[in-house]
Amino acid sequence: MAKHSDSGSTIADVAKRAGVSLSTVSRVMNGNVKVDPAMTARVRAAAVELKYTASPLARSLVLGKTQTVAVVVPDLANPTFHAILRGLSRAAADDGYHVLVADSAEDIDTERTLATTTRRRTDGLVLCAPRLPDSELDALLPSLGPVVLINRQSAGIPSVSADYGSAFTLLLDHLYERGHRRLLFLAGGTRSASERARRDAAARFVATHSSVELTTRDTGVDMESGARAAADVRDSGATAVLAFNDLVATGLVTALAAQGVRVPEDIAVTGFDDIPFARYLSPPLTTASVPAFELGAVAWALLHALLTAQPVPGAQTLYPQIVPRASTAATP
Amino acid sequence: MAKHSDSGSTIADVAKRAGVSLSTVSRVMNGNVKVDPAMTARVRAAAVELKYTASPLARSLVLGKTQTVAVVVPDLANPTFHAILRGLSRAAADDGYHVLVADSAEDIDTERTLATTTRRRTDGLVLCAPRLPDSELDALLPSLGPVVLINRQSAGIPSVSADYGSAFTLLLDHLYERGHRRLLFLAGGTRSASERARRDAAARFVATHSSVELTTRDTGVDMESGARAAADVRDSGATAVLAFNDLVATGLVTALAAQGVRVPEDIAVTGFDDIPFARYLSPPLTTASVPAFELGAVAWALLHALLTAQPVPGAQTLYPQIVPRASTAATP
DNA sequence: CTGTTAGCGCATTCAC
DNA sequence: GTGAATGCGCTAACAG
Repeated sequence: MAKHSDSGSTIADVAKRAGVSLSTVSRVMNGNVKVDPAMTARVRAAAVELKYTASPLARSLVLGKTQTVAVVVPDLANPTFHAILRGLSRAAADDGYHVLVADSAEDIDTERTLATTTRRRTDGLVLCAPRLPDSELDALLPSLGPVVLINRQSAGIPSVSADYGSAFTLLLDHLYERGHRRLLFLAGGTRSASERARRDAAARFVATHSSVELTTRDTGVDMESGARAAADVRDSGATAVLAFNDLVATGLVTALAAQGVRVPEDIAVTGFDDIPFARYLSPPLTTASVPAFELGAVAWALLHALLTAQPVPGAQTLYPQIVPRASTAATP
Repeated sequence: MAKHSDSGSTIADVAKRAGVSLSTVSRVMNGNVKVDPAMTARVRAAAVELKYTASPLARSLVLGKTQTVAVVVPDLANPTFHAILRGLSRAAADDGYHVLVADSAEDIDTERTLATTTRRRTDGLVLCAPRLPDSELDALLPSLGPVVLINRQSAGIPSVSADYGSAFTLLLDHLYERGHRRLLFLAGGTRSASERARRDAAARFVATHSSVELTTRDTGVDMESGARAAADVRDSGATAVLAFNDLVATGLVTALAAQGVRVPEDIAVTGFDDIPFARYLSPPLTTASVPAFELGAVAWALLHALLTAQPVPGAQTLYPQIVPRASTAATP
């Protein structure tokens, strides 16, 4: 195989150029061990002249570390995952780590494969809202080595999650206080833990508020799904609808407007996540502010602790705040 | 150094387990060379029992390929880069490649460093709308090996770009046809090629339309910048404003509404990019539809061709369409 | 077809 | 302090 024309010089070149041994160059470059000042200077000079930089690959092989972590997300198209990725990426970069991203496209098989393969070429793994069933996740994770979970839990695995359940309850309270009794929940229809949390919260709310009638309908997770649900929502008789997330809410609100249904006068709408656009929607969207960027940052902190053998906290929880805006302003 | 408890078994384990030599295992695993069926079966069995998978690191070192490419973007918070990243990531995954992402945070030094370091641990590099000055880019690129550019050009480097200039002209025409003569361009103030393209197009337009008066003002690239510019815009006397992108337009339109300025009745507004939210803004935003996902996909196709020594087309150009919506509906 | 040998580029023992 | 070996895990060229 032809030599890479692009790969710079090797450590041997530098050694020869400086008239020293391989090991000396290695020592100088790593700076761990004491080396004669004169030699050090010569090696440094040679390295600069030859534009030498140690091959990350070779180092990784011998050191057993790649300085890279993998993060698997279910859907790169979702603004919330963007923010998580951004928070993670920035934090990791600050610690000198690189990030390998993989998009499972909401597919369970892909997710499983990606988790395994990306983990093998990195030092650690972050699984973001994995869609794998609990049983399989619990079985898989221990063999994956350093791994942290976002918005999902598994025994013995460090994790950071937003408390979707409590936030959903806050949204429910918010609506209730404004007099809404006929509620409609547009569920995402995903296998995510956050979806379960919302459903459970809804069930608990209904159980404790006898005057409330809440219907749940599987709708989807994106704007199109929200738009498609508009007619259904209009005819549902509900005075308030809780969309799975801001995307769904956006599609819904817009389609509703096109059909002459006014928000919030005719029907109140809440979203979830507080994506950047939520406040720019018309009307501005009442939603639960999920600290996605921070979720990513904390996930990195957890993984970094794991990688450096530092004490690692167990399951971290971040609490979304609800952000009341005009989409729920009126009372029926 | 302690052995990785997580790293599976080695090729030697499998060889011993199957009673064959190292190379035989390697051959079976790679399937290139013919191996006795009986042996093949034994090796396969052993590999399965031991859950053996070849170390990607070791393979990378000897093969000189990592099956990974790096992509450097100026800002992971920008929806357009998301779409590009998504298109790239999906396409690369289809060809069995992994993607390393790095965010330069709009910083030139970071960008330079990232390009170099990430390139060393991957087989190729995609620079997305790099902010480096032309001279430096031209000097740096050749030494980086397989690299492709998105929304930027450099001699001899394969690239794919959206034609921001022609699209901007289309937007200008659109406004002109609707009777607008006093125009305001809210520039981004970045060093990106797409910004230059817009400015040049604006200059050409003014030169060929004597009745048009166009003012340019550096504003920024995000929603906050757009919102901050609202008062200025209102007092500018312009009947139409071209925002740098949809983000700026969104911030602007919303802030304008808060100040009692109606769009498009009092002033028309155009965006750029056609991010998913553009059509959900109130009023829906007239914008130029940049095929970001496709930009990413084409970039991968280019890089893949480069990596597999196939003929590589030079500079590819994608032409944004303009999408007329309500934000420019009225005539002054 | 198969086993043996030699690296890939580097960090790290071990002797000096 | 320094240089000479050893090996990280694997593939490829080498003999048989």
